[in-house]
Amino acid sequence: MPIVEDVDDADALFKALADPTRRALLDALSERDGQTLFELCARMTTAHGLTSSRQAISQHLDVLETAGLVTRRREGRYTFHDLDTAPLAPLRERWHHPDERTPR
Amino acid sequence: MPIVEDVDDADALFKALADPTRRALLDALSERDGQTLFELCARMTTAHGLTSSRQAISQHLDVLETAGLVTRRREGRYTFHDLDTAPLAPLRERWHHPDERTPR
DNA sequence: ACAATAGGCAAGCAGCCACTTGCCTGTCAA
DNA sequence: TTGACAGGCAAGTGGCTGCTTGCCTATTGT
Repeated sequence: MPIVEDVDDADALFKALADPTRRALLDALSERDGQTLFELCARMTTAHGLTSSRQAISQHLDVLETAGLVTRRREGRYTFHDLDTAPLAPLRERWHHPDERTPR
Repeated sequence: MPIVEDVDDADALFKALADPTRRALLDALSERDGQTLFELCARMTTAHGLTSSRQAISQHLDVLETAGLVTRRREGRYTFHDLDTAPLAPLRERWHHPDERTPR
């Protein structure tokens, strides 16, 4: 049986990447880690031209956290968000070269 | 001005990758180009354990073609499908930290 | 203490998406 | 020519998903 994909993780990962707002959040966090929810909200409206409510952003961050792309750390009344690109590693390997058929 | 993303292409690309059946189709085509619709249908049921109808597969191939990941060439009564991984190139560069964090 | 700040939780709703259903077109072999 | 094969087109439907709405908890400053 060929390894199709690590279904649970991969599905959550790709679904997380399917939304433009979530990709913009990853962009914002790749520029600077440790941003709070309100910081990200402000950045979405200014730098990315998106008008998303706080709750919407929060739910998007939930999805990103489930996919393992974002980690949260609570300090006092602030929740800081950090980017974790580790889950993207297998994605870069997949479907690599069309002229390099994997012999098996 | 930072390039946020090539919205049209990127959105179609990520949405195309969001479905497990479509990812399985890319897997199947990465093993061998030039498969027909019926070949891919058979391969989905056997190798990937998916029970998708011919029309469902065809619609998935439409999405993949729109995203530029699959090209079609008609010969007689057969339509052959080829994989094109070129649209995936910018994906591999994105969210790629030069300074790598968290070896975790 | 009290108000403001930062964020969480959950229900409801509208649009989208994957899939089905039904029928049609074009190609090839006998 | 006729039937089987390979595929296309389009409308309808159920479930998922992104977003809103409303209310709640916790922390901090004065």
